[in-house]
Amino acid sequence: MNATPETTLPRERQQLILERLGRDGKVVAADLAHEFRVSEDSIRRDLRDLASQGLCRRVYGGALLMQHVAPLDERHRERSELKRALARVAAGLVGEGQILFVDAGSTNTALAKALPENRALTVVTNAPDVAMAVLGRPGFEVILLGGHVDARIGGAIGSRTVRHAQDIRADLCFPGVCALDPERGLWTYDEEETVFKQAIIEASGETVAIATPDKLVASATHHTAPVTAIAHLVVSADTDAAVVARYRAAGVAVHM
Amino acid sequence: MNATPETTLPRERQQLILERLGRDGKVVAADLAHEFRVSEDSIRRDLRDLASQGLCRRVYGGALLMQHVAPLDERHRERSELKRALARVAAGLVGEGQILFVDAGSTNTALAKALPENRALTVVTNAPDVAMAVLGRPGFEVILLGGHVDARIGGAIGSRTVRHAQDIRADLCFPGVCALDPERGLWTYDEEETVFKQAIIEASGETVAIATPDKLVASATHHTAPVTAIAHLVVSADTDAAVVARYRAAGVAVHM
DNA sequence: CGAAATCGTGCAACAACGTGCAAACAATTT
DNA sequence: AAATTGTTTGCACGTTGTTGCACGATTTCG
Repeated sequence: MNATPETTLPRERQQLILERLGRDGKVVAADLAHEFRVSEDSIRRDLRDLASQGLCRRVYGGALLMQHVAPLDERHRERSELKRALARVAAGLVGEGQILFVDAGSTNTALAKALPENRALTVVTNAPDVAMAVLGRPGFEVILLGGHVDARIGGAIGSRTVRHAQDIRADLCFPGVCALDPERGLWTYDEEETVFKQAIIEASGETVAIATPDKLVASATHHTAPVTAIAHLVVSADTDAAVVARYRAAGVAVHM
Repeated sequence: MNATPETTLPRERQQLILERLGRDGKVVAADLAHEFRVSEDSIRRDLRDLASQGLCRRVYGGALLMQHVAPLDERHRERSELKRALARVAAGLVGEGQILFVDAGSTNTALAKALPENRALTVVTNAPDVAMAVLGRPGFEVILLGGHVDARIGGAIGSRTVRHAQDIRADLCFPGVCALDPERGLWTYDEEETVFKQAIIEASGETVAIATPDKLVASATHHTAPVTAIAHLVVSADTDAAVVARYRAAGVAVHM
C-alpha cells in the first residue's frame, strides 16, 4: 500500500508515526520497524522521544495515543473507535484538491483527523478543534468561520457565521448530525444550528452525513425544521438492512 | 525527468525547493543536490535560509513543511513554566465582565488558560487553540474571528479577519509579540500580521504586551512596520532594570 | 517460575551539519 | 577597459546527529 519512498528523514518518520498514532490510536514498534525499514531500536528511540515530549504514551511493545483531559472528551471517548472507523470511510469520499465544509461535532473532529495527507485540501470549519486537527498539515488550507461560539456545540453558529459560510463554495459538506430520518433528512436541536447547516449544505456540491447508530432514529426532542439533500450517508457495517434500504430508496448513497 | 534549465538562479532554486516542499511535504537534501546539480552545501544553505524565514522546518537530512503539533508544541513546552507565570500576571490585569482580544501565539494560549474563572469574560480570538482553551467555561463567551488560518502563526489573519475584528470593541487587547522595542513598539514578522495586530489594538481600550526575555530585543529579521500604543508590558522578574526603565520612560506600565 | 519478548544504555561507524576560506562570477563603479 | 564590491559556490575541517549492534535489565505471559 504505502510503498516506502526513497528516503525517510528521521524527523519525518517521527511525524509519520504521530500521524498513524492519531489515526489508529496505537502503534506497534515491530510493525513500524518493518514498515520504515529500520531497526526496532530506532523506532524505540523515536517513541521514547515523542513520549518525552508528551506527544504519546509509551507502552510495552509500542505506544498509545495520549488523550488529553478536555471538556468535550466525554463524547469524544464514547464510541471513539467507531467514530474513527466511520471517519475513515467518510474520508475516502474526499478527492484531490477539494474544498470541504466541516461542521462542529466529535464525529467531524474524527473525520478531520482521518483526512488523507498530502491532498491539498481546503477545510472550512466553524469548530476550533476541527481547525486544530488539520492545522499545519502539508498542502492543507484552513478557513475559520467566525462568529459567536456555542459551547454546547463546540463551534460558531449564528448569523455572522452563516453569512461567512455563504461567501464560500465547497465541493463537499460534512454537517454534524443530531438525528437522521430517511424521508425527512437531517434534524438538529435548535433553529440556529438548522440555519447554519442549511447554509453550508446549499453552498456545497454534495453533502455527506456520518451517522453513529444512535443518530438513525429521529426522536421527539428535535423540534426544528429538517434539512434534506443528503447525497452520501456513512454508517457502521452492522446497520439494519431495512434502514439502509430506506435511505437508498430515498436516493442516498450509503457507505459502510 | 525534470530537465534542468540552462542556469538556475539561487533565488529561483529556493523557490523551486519551496514548491516541492509544498507538494511533497518534505525535501531531501541529497536529492535536491543531485537534481539541481549543485553541492549539498548549497542546498543546506538554501534550507537554512528558508528555515530562518519560517518557511520550512529544518531537519536532519532535509526539511519538512512547517508542520503539525511539533513546531507549535515545541514552542509550547519551551519556556512553558515562564509563560504560565507571565500569563498569570497578565491575567491579573483583566477585570470583571471585560471583552478581550486575544491574538494567536503560545504565550497567549497560556494566558487564555490562566484567565480567572467566573468573571463573565468575553474572549475574542483568531486562534483555534485559544478558543479551545476557554470554551465551555461558565460565564465565558467566545467569539471566533474568521478567515484564512496561517499555519505558522496558528490563527487567522488577513483582510476578512481584520474586517471582523473592526466590528468589535474590546476593553483589553493581547497582541502576540514577535519582538519589542522601547521606542518603536511592537514588531511582527510580516505585513499581514502587522495589519491585524493594529486592527485589534485600535479596537481596544488598552493594550497589554506579554514578552518573554527573547522578545525584548528587536532583531534584524523583523522587517515590517512597527505597532505602538502599548499600555502594559508583562515581563519576567529578572529582566534587566535598564531595559525596564526605558519602557517606563516611554510611558508603559511594566508588570513583573 | 522460566522462557520469550521488549526495553534501556553504551559504543563504534557513518552521515549530515556548520563554519571558514578561497575561487568564480555578476553588477557596479572608476 | 579596469577595478571594485558583493554574492554564490565548492571544499576542508571539526562537530553533531543518527543508526545498528551487543549486553544486561525489565516486563509479559504461559
